[in-house]
Amino acid sequence: MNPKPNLLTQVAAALPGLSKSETKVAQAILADPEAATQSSIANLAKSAGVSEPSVNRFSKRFGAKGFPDFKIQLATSLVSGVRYMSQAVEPSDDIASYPFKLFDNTISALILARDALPTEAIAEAVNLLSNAKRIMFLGLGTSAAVAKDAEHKFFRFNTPVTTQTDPLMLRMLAAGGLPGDVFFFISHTGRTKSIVEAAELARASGATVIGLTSAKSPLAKACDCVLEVNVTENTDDYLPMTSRIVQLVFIDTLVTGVMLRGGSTLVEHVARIKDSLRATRYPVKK
Amino acid sequence: MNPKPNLLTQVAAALPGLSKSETKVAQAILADPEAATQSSIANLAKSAGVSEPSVNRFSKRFGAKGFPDFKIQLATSLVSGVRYMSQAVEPSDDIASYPFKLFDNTISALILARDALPTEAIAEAVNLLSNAKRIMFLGLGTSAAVAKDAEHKFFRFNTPVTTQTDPLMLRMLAAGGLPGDVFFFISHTGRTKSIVEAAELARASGATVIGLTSAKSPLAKACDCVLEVNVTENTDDYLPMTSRIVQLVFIDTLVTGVMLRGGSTLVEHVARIKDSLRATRYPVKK
DNA sequence: CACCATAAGTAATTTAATTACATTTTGAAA
DNA sequence: TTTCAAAATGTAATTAAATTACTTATGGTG
Repeated sequence: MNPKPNLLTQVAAALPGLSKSETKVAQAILADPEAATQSSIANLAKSAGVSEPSVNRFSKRFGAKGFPDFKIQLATSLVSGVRYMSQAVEPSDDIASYPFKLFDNTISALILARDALPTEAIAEAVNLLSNAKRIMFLGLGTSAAVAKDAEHKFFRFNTPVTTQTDPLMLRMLAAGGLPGDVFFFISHTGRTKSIVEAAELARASGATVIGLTSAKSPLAKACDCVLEVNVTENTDDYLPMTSRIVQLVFIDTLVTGVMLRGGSTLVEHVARIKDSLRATRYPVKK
Repeated sequence: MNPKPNLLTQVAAALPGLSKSETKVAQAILADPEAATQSSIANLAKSAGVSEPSVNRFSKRFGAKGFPDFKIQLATSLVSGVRYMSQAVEPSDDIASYPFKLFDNTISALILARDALPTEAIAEAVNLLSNAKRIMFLGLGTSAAVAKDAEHKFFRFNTPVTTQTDPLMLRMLAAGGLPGDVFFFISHTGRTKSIVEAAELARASGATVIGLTSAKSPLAKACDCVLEVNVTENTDDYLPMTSRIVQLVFIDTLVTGVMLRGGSTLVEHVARIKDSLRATRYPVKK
C-alpha cells in the first residue's frame, strides 16, 4: 500500500547498471516520458535507435508483463498522486494504515479543491486585500488557527492586520468598520452565529467583507466577495481535518497574489522582515 | 492546465446517456477500473457481455484514439494527482497559474511526506500523548498557528493542553516540567533558539519531549521522540508555505492515533464536545 | 407494418507485440 | 593476440491484439 516507487525514478536510478541499448531506451523514455506512453514499441525503438525486442526486454526488466503494460505503469507514475476515493478511518485501522489514509484524504481534498478553484473570486480578493488600509482575519474554533496563520503571513506586508476570537470584541470590531477596512471571515460551515453576525455588522459599517466559506451559507450571503471552499469532511466520528488545510492553501494563494501584485518592492520588504529572524536561530553548520 | 476531468468520473457521468451495450461496458469498467486497465479488449468485452468493437467504440466516444489509449487515460485518472516536480512561483505568474502552482506544490509536498512517513515515531508519539497527564504544544511564528491548531484538536480529549508563545513563559513552563508532562515542540528549521532551549530545559526537568521538526536539527537532538518532517520549501523570495501544511497533517495523524487508542469511550466524549457547538450555529435549512 | 436510423455483432484485415533464433559484441584466458 | 564463451542485440517469423468494413438486428416513426 505504501511503498509506491515511482517507475520513472526507478528507470533513472537503474541507468548506471544498464547495457548499451537499454541505456538508449531509458534515455529516450526519460527525455520525454509523456511521449513514451503514447508511442508504439516500433516508434520508441526507432527514436531510441534500438530494435523492438530491446524495448520489450527493457519493459520486462522493470517488472512489466510487456511493453503495453510498461506504458500503463509509466503513465500512472507520471501523475504521482493518490488513489481516488477517500477512505474513512475506521476503528480497525492501525499504524500501518491510518496515517496514510489521512495523508491521502488530505491530498484528495486538495485535488478536488484545485479542480474547482474560484479564480475570479481569488483575483478579486487579492485586489481587495492589496488595497486594504487594515485587514482583520476572523475565525473561531478551528478557523481561529487559520486566521492566526493568515495574520502571520499578512503581517509581513505593510498593511496593519489583526485577528480576534472574543465574540464581543468581534462585534465591536465589526461595528466600527470603515471604508478601506477588509474583514476576512473564515468558517467552514458558514453558519457560526457570531461570525455571520459580525460579517453583517461589518458590511453595514461600510467595510469590505470577504468570506472563506462554503457556498450558499449564511456567511457567504453576507459577503462582498466569497471564496468558496467545498470540502466534504468524510467523518462524523473523527475530527474534521481537511477543510482547514484547504483553507490554508487558499490563504497561501492570497498571500502570493498580494506579493505578486506588490512587485519587487514588496518582495524586498518581506525579505527584510524575514532576515530579521536570522538572529533568533542557531546557524546551520557547514 | 487546469481542467483535468477525471476519466472515471466522466464515464460515470455519461452513464445515463449511453446505449445498452455501452452501458454494459461502462459498468464493467466502473466495477473494477483497476482490472480494466490490465485486460485486453477481448477480455473486457467478454466480462461486459458485449462484442469487441463495442468496447472499441466506447473508447473512442471518450476521446481516446483507441482501446489501448483509453486504458492509459484510465490508468492515469485512477491516480488523480499532480504532475511531478514542484514549480516555483515567478513574478510572471498570473491568476491562471499561481493558484494552481501553490496547490500542486502543496500536494507534492504531502505526497513526498507520505512516502517517507516515520510510522514508528508516530506510533511512539501517539503512545506518549495518550498517556500524558498534560500536554504543551509549543511553536513560534508560523509554527504557533500549528500549535494552536493542535491545541484545538487535543483540547477535545480529556487531557489538559496548553500553548504558549511568550519566550519567558516558555522557559518557565519548560523548567517546571514534571514526569507525565509531554512537551510537543514544533519548528520547521529546528533551529529557533528559544524553542531549542525550552526543549532542553523540559528534557532536563524529567518531562517527555516530542519534536515535530526536521531531522538532525538541534531541536531533534533535544527530543525523546522526533517526528521528522523533511520538506524543502521551494521558495526564498516568497513565503514558506508547504512545511506547516505537512506539520498539520502530522497533527491530524496524531489526533487520530490517540482517538483510535482511546476507543469508543473517547469517540463518544469527543462527539459530546462536538455536539455542544451545535447551538452556536444556524441550523441547515431543509 | 414497412422503413429508416441507430446500435450491435461477425469476420476479415491491419497493426502491434512477442518469441525464437541468428548474429554480433565483449571480455577473459590461453 | 587469438580464441572461446557468455552476454547483448538484432532479424525475421509468429502470435496476439485491435481495428475496420461490412452485415445483422433493434427500435422508433410515418
